[in-house]
Amino acid sequence: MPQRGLHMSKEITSMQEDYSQWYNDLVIKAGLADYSAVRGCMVIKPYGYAIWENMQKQLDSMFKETGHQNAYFPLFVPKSLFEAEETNAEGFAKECAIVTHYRLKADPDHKGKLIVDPEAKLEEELVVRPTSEAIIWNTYKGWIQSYRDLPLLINQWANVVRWEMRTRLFLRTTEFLWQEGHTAHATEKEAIDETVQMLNVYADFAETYMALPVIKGVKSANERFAGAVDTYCIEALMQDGKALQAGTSHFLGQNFAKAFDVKFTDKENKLDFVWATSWGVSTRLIGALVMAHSDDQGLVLPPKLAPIQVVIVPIFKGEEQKQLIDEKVIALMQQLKAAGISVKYDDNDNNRPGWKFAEYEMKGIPVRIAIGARDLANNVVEVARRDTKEKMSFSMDGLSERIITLLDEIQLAIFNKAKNFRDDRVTPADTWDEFLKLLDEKPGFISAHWDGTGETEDKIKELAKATIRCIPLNNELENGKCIFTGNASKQRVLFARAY
RNA sequence: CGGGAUGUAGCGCAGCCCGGUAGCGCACUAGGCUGGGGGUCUAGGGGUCGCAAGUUCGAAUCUUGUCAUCCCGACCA
Repeated sequence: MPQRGLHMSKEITSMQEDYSQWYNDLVIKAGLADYSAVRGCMVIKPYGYAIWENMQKQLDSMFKETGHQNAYFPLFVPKSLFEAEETNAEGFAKECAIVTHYRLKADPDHKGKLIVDPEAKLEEELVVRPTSEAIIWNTYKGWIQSYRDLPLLINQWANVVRWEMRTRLFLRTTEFLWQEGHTAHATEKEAIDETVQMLNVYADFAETYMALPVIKGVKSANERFAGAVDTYCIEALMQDGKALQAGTSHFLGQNFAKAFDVKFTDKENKLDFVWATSWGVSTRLIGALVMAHSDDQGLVLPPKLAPIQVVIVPIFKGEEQKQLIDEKVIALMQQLKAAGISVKYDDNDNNRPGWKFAEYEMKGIPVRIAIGARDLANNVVEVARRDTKEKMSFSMDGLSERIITLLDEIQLAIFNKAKNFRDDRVTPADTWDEFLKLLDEKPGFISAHWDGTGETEDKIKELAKATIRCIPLNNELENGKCIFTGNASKQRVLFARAY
């Protein structure tokens, strides 16, 4: 049962007052998700799911354009398969849900209650997948014999379960939705190219569609995916200055091929293990979307992902006026739909215009059009954009062209705003004191030298609660001294406090 | 798993200390006046007070247990 919610007010906690509460309020009030009866698990409501569907649609087409096909693998992984790749297994072991039984029976001591039937114990436990490398590589073994079978480029849309101690709507839930790509290649270079290619797909998606500027980089050993040789990532900055990992692409080397004995015969008839990648993004991106752009009035959605791009609100007195407006709106809607714009006409008479204005601001609909008798007389509509709250008057003639332009402008404006914010918060630090001060006073990415050891990284994490988000791909080499130990360093890395 | 809090109408809460007819706001239903930034009036409907035991003539209220959720921390996409 949700606690600590808002009073009956239709407002949300302000960002400044309590960022974390602002986020929770927003997700609930905008109708993206609900808490559920299951600890750590949420219900994704239709409006939130519609955003996910738009993300899926776009990503899926990008995956297909780069040669991937969709497939589906089982939710359960036999424990013996799960433990095959040791690093991967160890990394996920402490957050796995396990199926041990397959049957319930009536509780002899409590009428109407059920207990686990001790006689229905599984011989081998099943792990509910926290990620699917194990089951997929076990399957790939049967699919790959020759270099002619490669590359194998597969993606799956799925749910996974990670038993997190502490959860947050969209950002970290026990069960979450994602896609995971799993590819097999004949050469190391090809696999690395694939890893980078998919990182670029993610970065392009984040920036072009989510209007979310990201930094592409490589993870330090500490932060690397369990079982990977290298983890590439895109890192974004939220409005509270905390970083959020928005997607990862892993170069897995031959680790999984070796663990599952996946070999192929090359052109010279020599046997070798295949090279692997995996990459994924999750419903966490919805959390990123919310935290990156929204404000105290509600969501701000980028037009390219908004389930509804334009909402039309009629303003009328009496049925006669309403009918005149209806007629005009139907024609305008046809025009807008023909131009590929998703549009909703809210002529629900239960709520008044003011209520609707506030409601659609909460929902982050990019453009609102209001039409009243006054507008009809002048052949115009009132157009309000969500991101700036600016109101304009557009002629009804050629409306769709102007709306298309406006949606593009909004998309760009949201991106630029986020980018300016992010750029302003990538700050260099050269001393430990400066580093600590920046974390508190100007949270964001801190660019600093690091001696390259995991021990140092651990200590910094312990003392400053900041981690290395990534070593940016476009980094310039520069001699310096580690912010913490003073040891030699060849480049700066990005630190931040993160979600 | 440690710390803190909360479960009472669809939602948000009061009532509990000091046991005695279950309340308020919003939402909902019907109708009216309204309508360019969360309107208003009238009349209504809706509850095994998380669950289970106990104390008592009597429990939302006291006791014990239990389940669940939220927040903070450690862990993590």
